[in-house]
Amino acid sequence: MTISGKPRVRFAPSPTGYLHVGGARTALFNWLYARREGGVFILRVEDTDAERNRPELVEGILASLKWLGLDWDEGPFFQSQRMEMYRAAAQRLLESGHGYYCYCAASSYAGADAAQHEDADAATDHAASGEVKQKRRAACPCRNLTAEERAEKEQQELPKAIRFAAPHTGTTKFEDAVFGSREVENAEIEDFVLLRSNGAPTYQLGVVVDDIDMRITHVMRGADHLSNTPKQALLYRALGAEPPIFAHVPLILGPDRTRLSKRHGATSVESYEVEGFLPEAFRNFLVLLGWSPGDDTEMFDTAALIEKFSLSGVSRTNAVFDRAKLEWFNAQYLQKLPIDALLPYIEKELRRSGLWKEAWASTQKEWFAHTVDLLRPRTRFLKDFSTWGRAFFAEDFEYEAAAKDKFWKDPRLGELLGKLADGYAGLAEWNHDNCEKVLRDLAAAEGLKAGLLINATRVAIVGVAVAPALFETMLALGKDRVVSRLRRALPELPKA
RNA sequence: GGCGCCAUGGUGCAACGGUUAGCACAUCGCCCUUUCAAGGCGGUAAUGCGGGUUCGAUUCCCGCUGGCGCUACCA
Repeated sequence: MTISGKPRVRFAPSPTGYLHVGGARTALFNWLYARREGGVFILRVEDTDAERNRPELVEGILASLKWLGLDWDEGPFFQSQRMEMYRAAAQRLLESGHGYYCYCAASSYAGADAAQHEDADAATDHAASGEVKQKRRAACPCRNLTAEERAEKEQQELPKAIRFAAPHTGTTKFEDAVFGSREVENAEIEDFVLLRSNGAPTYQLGVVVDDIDMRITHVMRGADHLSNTPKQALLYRALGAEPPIFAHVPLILGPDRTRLSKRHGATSVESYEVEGFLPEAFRNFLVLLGWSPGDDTEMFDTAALIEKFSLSGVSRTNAVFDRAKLEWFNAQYLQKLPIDALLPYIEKELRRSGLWKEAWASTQKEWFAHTVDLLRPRTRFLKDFSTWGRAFFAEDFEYEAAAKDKFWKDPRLGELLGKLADGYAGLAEWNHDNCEKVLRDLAAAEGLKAGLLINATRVAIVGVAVAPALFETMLALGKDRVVSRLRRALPELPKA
């Protein structure tokens, strides 16, 4: 194998949809491995099926990879632009006797049903007559065409595909860094198509030709490819190359343990970005699906991840995508990320919702950072800053119905908050202790519990029942806004 | 149907022949908090079943069951 040199790995998505979380996890593992080993991470777009391809989706996939911080060293390469290479390879296989022309209509032989029934019939027949069970897969009759028969087919100008002439005996071996050394009976391998009748390569051909050409040393991909790997190992050798090391990673399943799909909710990386997840959090969550550092650590920054990642930590068990834990990670990152790293995300969110003010990036930068810091312990999504935290960044906000019901019940509140507003209006120095004193003095003078005023005031100045500590909030809002908001709330408050 | 892979609480992972089976999420309770989170403390909760091997199995082997994957001129 590759005796020396750095490992070369690749991520090869197919542009039939957005970047799927499973694909993102595979890309992440490849990227981590390359970074860990000082190798090369290559991006290749597998778009050989014109029918399903949506070229316009490529940009979205690349954007999602970038969002996750996964940068590639080579590519993106497009298989659709390398068609000649696959045809030449198929031709070589044909000439070396590893391939043959198949004239069957695409729908006749190929149907899984046909092969299945043939097998099933053979099995029962043999069982009935007590013979050894026939293992060999149904083969295409075109493999054994006589020269005359072939000439006749050519004469009819039937569309023809090129199939692989799989060996009938022996076994095929390959190495998998996750599943171990694998060996299968060649009799189980069918004569799969290499080149379609339209001249385009199938996945099996394209992937092998490209991985050889790009000198890929480790093929890391979903375990759904495990069963087809023997075919590829055979192809490598037929093409005169040694198979690379494979590393199949377990699949990500939905809560019902079936393959993750739209039925389970969001499956595209992009939707999580839109929902307000931090890429750091999403990535941290993802890496723990099917991989473990070997101990109980689970919060990793990029450097730690790169340092700790290894194929030996990859599990063989499929993992269920647990949205609740993803959210927990997001809340953790929202709280623990260095404030300077967080600010750009908040800015983006506020711009998105139309609340952004340029001053927050210049003259009021300090205020902005402080306010974000004040809000973040209670946030779970980036969106929370523009929705739940709206009153900190905008003058127009609504009073949450539940908050009013809970804290604006006392009939004395209208008069009390009016007095409070006056008290604050007359405050010479606006600081935490003074704000607190004004409120507590009023409560004492009226013989009330301070809590009544605290909770009612909170709703009046930020519109919600859940918010940062009241006097911190007042400081962040400033005297003018607190006074005006208190007065603005008076008409809404119950009167004696 | 055939072939293959997998199997620790509800979920994600630890324990790679000897632990009172550990951590995290979720969940329940308490503390903190005149809101709510965060945080702290504690509780409930797992080795799928049956055979072996061994002084001793979560761990090794076999069978079963279950789940998943492949079996396309999709990738």
